[in-house]
Amino acid sequence: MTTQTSLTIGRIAQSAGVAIDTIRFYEREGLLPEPRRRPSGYREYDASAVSRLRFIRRAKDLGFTLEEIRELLALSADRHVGVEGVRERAAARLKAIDDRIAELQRVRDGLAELVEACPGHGAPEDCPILNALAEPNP
Amino acid sequence: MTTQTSLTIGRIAQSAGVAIDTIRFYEREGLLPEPRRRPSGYREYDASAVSRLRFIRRAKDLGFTLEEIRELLALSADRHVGVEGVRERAAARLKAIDDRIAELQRVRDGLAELVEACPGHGAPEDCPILNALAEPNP
DNA sequence: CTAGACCCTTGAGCTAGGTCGAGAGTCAAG
DNA sequence: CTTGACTCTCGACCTAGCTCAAGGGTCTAG
Repeated sequence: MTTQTSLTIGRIAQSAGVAIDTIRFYEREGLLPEPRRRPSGYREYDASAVSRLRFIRRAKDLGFTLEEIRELLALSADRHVGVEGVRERAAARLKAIDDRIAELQRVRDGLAELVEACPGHGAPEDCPILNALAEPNP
Repeated sequence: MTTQTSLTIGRIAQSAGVAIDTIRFYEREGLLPEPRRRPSGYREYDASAVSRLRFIRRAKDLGFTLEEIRELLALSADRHVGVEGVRERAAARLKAIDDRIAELQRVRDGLAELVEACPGHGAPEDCPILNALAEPNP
């Protein structure tokens, strides 16, 4: 038999490394199921809530939005198309990250060129950075 | 002599490719100087306002925040330490972008590994993605 | 002169993901 | 029983960078 653990919101916040307010926020947002309550109204959790919170945190670290995480959580409970869906979402996220990196790289290179060309002194009109920012075309 | 052009907010918005509301917003935020007004209250701009708007747009594309752009604009008018300051800010921005790219790359690699390891079918317990998200350590 | 396009101000709302405060009730140790 | 830590709800606020609505005045072509 499984031991029925009973954790307060403060305890799971501590275990999962998130703020109490964040947990209540996730509950409102449907990322966490509404937990049972003590007669006093206190929320009562078991260990699975901690896993779920960690799941959310990990996914967030991977750049998923809360909306996407909601989907992942739904899929993770689906024994039929769940894994397929999860893989799809992860692949999509991966592509989004790749796109973002490519975009940043483009910006980075443009900026690096300007910084290298700039002597760091002299008249504003001779600064390639300022000139690039001010020039009329595109 | 320079021809005194007189442009309405709609015209410079058009020329610079930004929304009218955005221009008024920039004015409130101190990115654009308060223009002179017609007796009716209409704002009157000259061509330099368009340059300035383009400057802002370019800088934004390079990832500068409006706060940073305010600084750049101030520096660009400074004939003494202006160029030095601009170069410093640009270098700092470059470093921030590099850091961000490195961070994204890290996330990307982690995610790519999981996606590759995931068969895309089978039981949720066998999905490396779900397992990685749910596992108890850090 | 009039219609329609343009402009004015003030103030609110939006996104995403929380974060905080007030005011009140509850729990556990001593 | 008391005290201090914990929890409850509700609602407001935060960042950044806009974006929109309401209600009104202005400009210009015909």
